[in-house]
Amino acid sequence: MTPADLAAAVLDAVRDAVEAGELHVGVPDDAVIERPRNREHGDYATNIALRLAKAAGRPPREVAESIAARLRQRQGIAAADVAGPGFLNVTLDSAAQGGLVATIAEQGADYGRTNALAGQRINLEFVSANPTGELHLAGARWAAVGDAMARLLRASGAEVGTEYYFNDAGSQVERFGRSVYAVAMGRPVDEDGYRGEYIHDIARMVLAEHPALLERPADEAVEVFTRDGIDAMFTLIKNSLERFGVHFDVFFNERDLHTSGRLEQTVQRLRESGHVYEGDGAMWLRTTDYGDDKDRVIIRRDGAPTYFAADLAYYLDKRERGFDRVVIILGADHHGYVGRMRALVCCLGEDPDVTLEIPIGQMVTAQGSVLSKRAGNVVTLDLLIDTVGADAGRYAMVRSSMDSAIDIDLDLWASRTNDNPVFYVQYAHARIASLLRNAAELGVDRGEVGAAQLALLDSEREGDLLGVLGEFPGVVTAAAELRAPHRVARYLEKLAGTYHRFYDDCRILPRGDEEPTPNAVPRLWLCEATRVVLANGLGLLGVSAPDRM
RNA sequence: GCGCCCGUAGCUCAGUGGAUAGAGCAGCUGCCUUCUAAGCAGUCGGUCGCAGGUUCGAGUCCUGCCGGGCGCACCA
Repeated sequence: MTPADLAAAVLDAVRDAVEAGELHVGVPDDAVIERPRNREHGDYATNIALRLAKAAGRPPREVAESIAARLRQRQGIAAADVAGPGFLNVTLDSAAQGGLVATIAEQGADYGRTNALAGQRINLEFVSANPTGELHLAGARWAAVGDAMARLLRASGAEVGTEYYFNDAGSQVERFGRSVYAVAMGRPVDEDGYRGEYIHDIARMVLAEHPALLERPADEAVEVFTRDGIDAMFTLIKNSLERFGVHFDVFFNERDLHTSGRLEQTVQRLRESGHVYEGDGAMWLRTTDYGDDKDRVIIRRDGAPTYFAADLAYYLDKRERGFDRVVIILGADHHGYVGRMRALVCCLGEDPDVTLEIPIGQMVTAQGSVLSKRAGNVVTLDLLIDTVGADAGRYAMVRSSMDSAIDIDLDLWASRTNDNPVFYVQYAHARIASLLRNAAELGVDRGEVGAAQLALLDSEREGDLLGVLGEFPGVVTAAAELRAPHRVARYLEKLAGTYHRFYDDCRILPRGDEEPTPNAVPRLWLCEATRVVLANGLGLLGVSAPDRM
């Protein structure tokens, strides 16, 4: 019996009580089922009576008793007791508890998948770093978090499109082109230009394609250095993301918004909205109508659209491609964008509470700085991968809440010790895989899960492990709904710890010449179920689940 | 000045209004002739920044204050 099954049973009990006239309340949509910290409080606890008491107009303990009486008659439930102010503590019988192992073994890679977000079409944009430089730590964090979030949303039944907005128009790009040109000519880069070793690489790459480029007039050469330089930069960025295991469904070019007429259409639509006015030679949008702290320029005095105009056109493009929710992961250094974007969306006549969502992530440093003493430069995604590997890099980025600023300890994440959380979790998986190999060598065949005596899994440590395994689908759903992938990482650490304690306490395979105990087969299935959940969870984070370490 | 985020054990951080606030690390004491010791057990450690408020119940929600981070362009 899974917690979800129990929740359904609790709601059935409420429904019965209502129909019998014992309770006068509406039957709620869901019941919160918790694993109590104190195991004397049973296998599971629910606060449903506390939540219904006020509406029922009766003391919580009486409400709880009504529900408990019906729960006790259900198969699989060994006890249902009212405790404290009105908690309902439930103990499962060991067969129902062990049955979870069969559920997990049968569902395999599907265990943890739900339809909690079924029907939602979500566009998820992340990273979207300018193509004027390499991806650094912030890009790494949003790549890891965004990719994990996409996997979580999909596992919860949503239809998800991931996108990287490639900002290949505007003044920063021109500045980049001039910088590459200056480097190629052996001249100093402008005060406001881009520096760094990668600019030299880009210059070499462009020159390799156009050997005679430096003999052309400066403005022609700059144009080529800009266009081809941006393309080369983008190739480097994509390669880095590939090494990190992050894939995007769409790389969207800002330039296309300009050339396709989408931008003009958007401006026209804004004009018709009645929120537009002229001032100082520019075209403004009255975003203060919707709570922005100042109005925003849409078309600059020189006739060029601002990036707001492009962002809005991009938003509309996503909506017209059928996405009913536009999610954009941004770093805290861009959080000022949120209020503006919401106001812009309002000006289009849409409700940002429904169609727009902008999770803000806090800053990330390594060794206390965004600079690397080793490289004498910003810490790039490539440096992170070279130093700690893609698995540890992704895990480090995704194990903390987005709301927390984090500092990556490169020595810790590169270490192969139990201080390193990703090794702790991966080790549990490898340990199980090794155990299952040994079982096969010893000729201990665990057979079909349906034939295993799973009710034998009734010791304390086995119960603890079953309880944690049962939490997984709820953790995935909560992580998806709350846009909080770190919950999966924390859960995996808890699961790994619970498994190691079980392993330490419960002998599984026979030693020496002994015969296998009756516990061997059910315990092997419990190990396999744990392995499946570890693999599924690591998969949601884009981290590998090794069979050997 | 205004806005967003953070403040929980010595350190790094979990904690979707519920029962006695948790984990890892660091410290101390133990466990390998036996399935991976990259592991486990025990112990030490807290006015959940401060002060009010809402609630049967607040680390969690509201208000104010203190401290830190990040923003507040006709750059993106």
